[in-house]
Amino acid sequence: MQEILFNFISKYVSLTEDEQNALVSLDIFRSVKKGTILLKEGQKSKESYFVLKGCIRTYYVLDGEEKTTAFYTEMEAFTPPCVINKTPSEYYISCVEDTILTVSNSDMEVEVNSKFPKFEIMCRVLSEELLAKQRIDFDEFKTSSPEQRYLNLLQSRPDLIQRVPQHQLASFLGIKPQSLSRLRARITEKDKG
Amino acid sequence: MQEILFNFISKYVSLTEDEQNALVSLDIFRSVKKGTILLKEGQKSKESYFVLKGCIRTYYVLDGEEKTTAFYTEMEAFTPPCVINKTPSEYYISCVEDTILTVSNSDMEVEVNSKFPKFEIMCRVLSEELLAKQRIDFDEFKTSSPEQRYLNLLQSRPDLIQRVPQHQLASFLGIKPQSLSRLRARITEKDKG
DNA sequence: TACATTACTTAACTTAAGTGAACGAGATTA
DNA sequence: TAATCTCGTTCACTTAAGTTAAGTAATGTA
Repeated sequence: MQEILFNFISKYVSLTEDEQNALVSLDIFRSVKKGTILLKEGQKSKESYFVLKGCIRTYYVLDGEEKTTAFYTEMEAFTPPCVINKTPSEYYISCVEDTILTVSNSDMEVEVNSKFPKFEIMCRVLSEELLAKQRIDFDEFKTSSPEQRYLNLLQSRPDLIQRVPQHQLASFLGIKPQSLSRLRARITEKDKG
Repeated sequence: MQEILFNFISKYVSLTEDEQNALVSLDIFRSVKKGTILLKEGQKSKESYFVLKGCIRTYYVLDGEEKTTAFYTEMEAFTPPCVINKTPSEYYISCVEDTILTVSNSDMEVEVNSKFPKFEIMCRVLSEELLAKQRIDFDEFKTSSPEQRYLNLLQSRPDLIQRVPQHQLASFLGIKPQSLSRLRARITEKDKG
């Protein structure tokens, strides 16, 4: 499992054995059961996540309804806004599947970054990349209809559609579960015709 | 004008006089006329922007139609995804108003960051903040109707509604200009009743 | 096993956005 | 000045998402 993390890191910087050992000694690997809630609304947290295997989901509860905003799967990193802004969390984070991830702490990161400037650079580059990626996702979302968004998702993350419940997918697409059902039926109908 | 930049930077790191002078000597301040196109679709670029005064806009052209994806105004920084990903630009950047901004180059940034590790840290922190902010904006967009989005914008960036043409606002909100007109009329009607 | 709960689908109806067309006000140009 | 263009608005019509309700299948629980 550690290999997955090191593979990921190697895309940004190359680590010496010392540095790798320093990382391992931080004891950041966690194995969590499906349904586990990693973070609750209103909680304060300093934790960042990196998914090695499995899937985690972020969501609000508005008027008793879950609004799913994102899924993070293999090789994806995530730091909740509340950690950056030092505010209570606006949403929940829960495990869609049994998941193996790393959990790191922002205090720990400050320390590692000052000891190894390499990590500082990696964090900057990674943040910039994620910002650009999220910008593109947002733009695509804005400029397309729910049906087009679903078709895009089918292209870009086909696995999600298999591994995630429909009603969570629907709210991730910004629509109601009934609309997703209907929209899927409409597509199937078109494919036939 | 330089003061505005230094005020912004001081929120992240404190600069010595030497460092300030180093920044000024880079000659990054630009004054551009309304309508100027800073970046065209298909172009490669290494430029990042920071708006001191005025407003710039990013947009695609899809099927001959402009799709406005973002506005950047006073004290906002922006690095196009194409700079991060080293790909040709997917969109245009143009000036909504006469604008004063800084234009920096990624080669220049690499150099400055290695000379002053302070800047490296500032870039990381800024990227993380922008990522968190954009995440919140995206989530809000996903979970609200066009009407709610307009009302949110009225709260969060009332200036935009004054300084930006309606049809650009509409596509920024993910709808057609006619729908924005109608929606505004609907709100005015509600306010009366 | 029986019962309850949750997930997904379908349907009828309501609401609002998309579409195409028309109009007037301003700005721009010949 | 007259002609043109762009912008914002309005209207009638179409399309699709929201809402409410119901039904069925799958899952979880006593």
